[in-house]
Amino acid sequence: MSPSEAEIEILQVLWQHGRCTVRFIHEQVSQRREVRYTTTLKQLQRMVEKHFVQQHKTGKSHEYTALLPEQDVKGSLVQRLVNTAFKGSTADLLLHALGDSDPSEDELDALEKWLEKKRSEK
Amino acid sequence: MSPSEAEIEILQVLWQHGRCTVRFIHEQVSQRREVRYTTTLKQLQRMVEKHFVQQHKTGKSHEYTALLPEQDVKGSLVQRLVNTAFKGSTADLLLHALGDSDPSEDELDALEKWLEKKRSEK
DNA sequence: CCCAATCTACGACACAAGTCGTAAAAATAT
DNA sequence: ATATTTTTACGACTTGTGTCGTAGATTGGG
Repeated sequence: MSPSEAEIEILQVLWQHGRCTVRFIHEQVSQRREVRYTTTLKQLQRMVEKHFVQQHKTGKSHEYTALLPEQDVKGSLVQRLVNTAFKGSTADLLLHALGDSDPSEDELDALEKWLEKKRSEK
Repeated sequence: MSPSEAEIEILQVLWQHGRCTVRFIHEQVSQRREVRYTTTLKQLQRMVEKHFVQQHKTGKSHEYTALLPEQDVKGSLVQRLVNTAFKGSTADLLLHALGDSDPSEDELDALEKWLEKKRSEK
């Protein structure tokens, strides 16, 4: 019920760009790894059956949009990881994630902003 | 090359308790979900082939120990999730992980401290 | 209009993951 | 020592994932 790794790659493109053709999605995915056009297409078709995406039959080549909400999917992915590998402790995940990361200026800003928000809620 | 979800469950037990019998591991796993004894056993046997665990043939029932280092495995799990679902941004993952959690004062402090440290490194 | 390029549909395959049953071997209890 | 329980080994099956090839439909340029 939760999208696979390859499916997430595709959803990423859809979340970022909205309605896309197979061709476009495939080009995006191809930048990450080598894969045939029909593989991407097949993936999309299976995702239609699972109601992960919606197919729009335009006159020419079909287009697709995501049906799964980005936040929910990412949230449950994180939740899943936390549960299976970190005994449910988000803090535990934190330590691991932070350990070997080299965050950008922007990322630091985002985290700081989040921190202030949480602080002010207390 | 990277352990599956069921395998990680088993590794968790091994990491936490050290050398264990199949019976013990199975009891631990059973607390999380329903599964037959032989399933756990089979899982262990396959993990021996993959060199994920080591089998100790004691006089009576066999015992197993983990060969994969906990830190490495958890690290690469996080890395993988970050890469496929968060465009490589660890901070992004954090925001999601923290998003719907209600962090404690301590967690906020830890995060703040980490932030300052990273800032000063720049 | 026709041919070439593109796109879709569909079937097929390989492999991993997860599961379980059965049978044989080993240990334990009576 | 024999019967019962436990443990092991092994094979088998199901489902999901990822992959691709081929064939037929569609489209657009000449």
